[in-house]
Amino acid sequence: MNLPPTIQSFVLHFGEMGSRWGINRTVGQIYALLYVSSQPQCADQIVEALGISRSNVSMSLRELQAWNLVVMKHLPDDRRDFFTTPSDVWEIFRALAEERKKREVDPTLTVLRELLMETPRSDEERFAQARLAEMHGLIEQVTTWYDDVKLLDAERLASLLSLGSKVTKLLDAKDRIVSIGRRRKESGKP
Amino acid sequence: MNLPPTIQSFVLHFGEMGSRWGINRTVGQIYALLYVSSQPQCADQIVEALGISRSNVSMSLRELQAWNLVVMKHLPDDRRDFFTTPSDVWEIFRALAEERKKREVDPTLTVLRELLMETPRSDEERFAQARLAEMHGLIEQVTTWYDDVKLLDAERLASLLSLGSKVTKLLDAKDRIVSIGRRRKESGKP
DNA sequence: CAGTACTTTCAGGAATTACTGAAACTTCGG
DNA sequence: CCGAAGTTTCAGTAATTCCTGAAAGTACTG
Repeated sequence: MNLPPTIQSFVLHFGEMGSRWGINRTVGQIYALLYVSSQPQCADQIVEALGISRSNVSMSLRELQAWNLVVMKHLPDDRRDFFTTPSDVWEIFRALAEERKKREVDPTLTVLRELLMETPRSDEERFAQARLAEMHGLIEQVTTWYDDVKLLDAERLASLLSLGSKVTKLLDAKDRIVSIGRRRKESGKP
Repeated sequence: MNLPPTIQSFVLHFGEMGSRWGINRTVGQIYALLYVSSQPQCADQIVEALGISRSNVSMSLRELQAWNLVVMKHLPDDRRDFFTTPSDVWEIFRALAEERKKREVDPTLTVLRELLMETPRSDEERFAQARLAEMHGLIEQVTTWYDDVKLLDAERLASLLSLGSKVTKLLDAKDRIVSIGRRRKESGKP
């Protein structure tokens, strides 16, 4: 590996973190390299930069494509595939969230649904099912929220984020307004 | 392993998912078992239920404790340690989010900060640093939001979630109100 | 302070996952 | 249809991670 120091540190760090992120070292390194490169890179350049085998690069690029974390580009009169990462970091964030949900959450949701269909055969199972129902409910709430929010454009997402928990102040304000309205209606009745 | 079918399926599923979640199979299985058990379990009961070695149970329970995903209990006149999961699923969710952030995000944030302090020695590095700055900015925005929101009580969190992207409607409403206010002020000036 | 009931540590073997190099495959220009 | 330039597959090996059983540790009881 022969890279400028900043880039090298970043690439190595991503490689190490890779395992914690559910991708492997090579995939992490390649991603990092593409992310900080100003020009799209082809497989051989990656081999050169990271000092890993050609086939490993090939497989890792496939995996990155499966994650939608890299974009393939073609130069005129050049048959090689060149790769970059999406330039908008929010796009990257979205892609990551989407894939992780698909791999880490959806299968569990499916299993939970299946298990909740079964008829419990003992108190033990009845208790277990109640717990599963709780978990199912939570995951569903969170994923529904996520499905909803992921459709927002970058700008709104940013303003939502920067608002943080202050959202609840808005919520409280809304609740007050609603409850005033309700009180008016109710007081008219009896 | 000799468990009622529903519980067994759930335990096995969690075991398999474990690897995708950055914990190992045994840890996943133990967690699942504790989660659906109505009574706190001691190490030997877990050994019995899952058919794994005593020492493996011991190590895995340690790991779960490090993740704050299990609670240790003691019965009167019994020296054994008994374990359960926090009963509130939101508590569990929080613990998970917190630990994952600590392991998967914070180290990267640190590295990014360090690398951004260095003086770039080439155009390549200058470009790379700009990208790192973008990534740093995004992570910081998201984690700031998270730090803010995690302080909410369960009820508010739930209402926030169920609101989903409708929050932006509130936001729009707020923007309108603010801009009306501004217009009034401004029109008073010239 | 010895005995007991329980828990933890750790070295080494088992299982899993990642990486390589050779060979097979694809595609395109001539 | 051949050869060149590039990509992918895959079997075998290397590296890592996981699990076990034996031994050591800890702490309470009488």
